[in-house]
Amino acid sequence: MDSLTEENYIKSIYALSLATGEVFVSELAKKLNIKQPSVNSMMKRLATKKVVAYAPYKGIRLTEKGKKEALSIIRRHRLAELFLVKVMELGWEEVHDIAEQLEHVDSKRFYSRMDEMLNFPKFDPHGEPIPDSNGKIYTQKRTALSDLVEGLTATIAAVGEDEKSFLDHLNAKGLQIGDTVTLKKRELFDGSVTLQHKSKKEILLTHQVAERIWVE
Amino acid sequence: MDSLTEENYIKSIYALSLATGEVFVSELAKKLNIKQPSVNSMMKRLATKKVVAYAPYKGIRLTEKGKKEALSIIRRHRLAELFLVKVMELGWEEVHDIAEQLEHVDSKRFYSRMDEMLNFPKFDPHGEPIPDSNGKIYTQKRTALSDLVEGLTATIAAVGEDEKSFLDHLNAKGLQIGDTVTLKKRELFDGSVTLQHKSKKEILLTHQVAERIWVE
DNA sequence: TTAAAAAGTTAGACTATTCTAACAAATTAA
DNA sequence: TTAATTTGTTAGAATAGTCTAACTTTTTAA
Repeated sequence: MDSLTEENYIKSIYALSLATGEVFVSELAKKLNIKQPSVNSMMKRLATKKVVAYAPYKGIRLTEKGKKEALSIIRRHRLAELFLVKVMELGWEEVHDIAEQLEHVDSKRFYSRMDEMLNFPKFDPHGEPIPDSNGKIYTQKRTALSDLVEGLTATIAAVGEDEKSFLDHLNAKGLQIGDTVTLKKRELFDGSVTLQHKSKKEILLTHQVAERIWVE
Repeated sequence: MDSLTEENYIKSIYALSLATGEVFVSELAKKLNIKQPSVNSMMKRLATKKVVAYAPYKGIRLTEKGKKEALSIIRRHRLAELFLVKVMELGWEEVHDIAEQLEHVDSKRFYSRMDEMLNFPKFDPHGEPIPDSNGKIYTQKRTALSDLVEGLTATIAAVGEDEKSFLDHLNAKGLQIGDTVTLKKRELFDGSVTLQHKSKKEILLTHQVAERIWVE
């Protein structure tokens, strides 16, 4: 069994390694808000536990065992987020911090009940895939709001960003998951889009924001 | 803020002190499965934090601050248990261990939503009162199954025992919260009772068991 | 291609939590 | 009321996780 701290390291290593496969001590230290020597000694520990492959001055890689554990933690996090939004009706911008704690709860039953209650979901409220209990991930094609054809109407399905400031921004604009919007106009100049919202209001989003919103 | 460990100490001190008001190092050590010197040094720590009043060779008492914290933890635990049973439909015998973990989640919103969803309950599935967010406890008169008049029918409302072995025992007997039973016979000799269960089966319970089941 | 910058490592220290061994105080029982 | 038992305390050590200070390697850039 891993400690809560170890789980957080594993999760971060997985997240950082998605792109490159290898993670550096400095990256991990920054992500976890921890100094490099602390990361260094934790890597030695995780290496003896066969969770990471680690050679001095080389990068950090999760072993198969480590990946499995990472996927299990991510599954718990994303199930928890979806549960908090769908069942407990909390705002999508406030569930991240709670899920961060719930993901460490040690109880298969707790998570399998969530899974059942949510009807075995494949994606969390941010549009991220939820690994199944074997660690398998289903991927899908997602359309960003910034790619929607002018004049078309779509439903906001998820957002691709966990940052509170981003979620607060959407809230302030009056956008919610499930809202139906029509793309009135896309500016060629800067890629910003004007939406017609169900509330009758027109909403202007920059490209930077629109590309992080997924629609169906 | 208290650490998870400190919260567990505070909760146990509160539980043990309910009867006598004072708790001894040895009791606490046994309850927490920890050696006496460890308890001793934690008491010193909690004393500097003004959570307990502690004088060497005297007992341990929670301060007002400590009581407040204990009630807050107990509230979270009991809300979580009720939530797990009522909303997530987990068995009453399996929720204790999960609630033990959920009680440490730091999020007012999480608990206030549970409270709302459960319609501001006053008692948990074991019949224990749930303190409100100010730490206030509502008490009620409870009738034990062992005190029910022969021939009367009642509904199982709660049980006064958290032990897994006890809850497993009831499960094995086929008894669930909400079941309606009729007291057919009480043996004067040993106080054991024979019940007529809705399932048509007759169930025999010892006095020791029947006095820990509350009915309405 | 060498010198500055960035990244990584070691050594040593600190806090939280726990333990064992040894001793001290309080309680109980003969 | 003293001796045995129970309870409580101190001292010292261990582990997990983190830090700062002081290097060492690698990388980057002049």
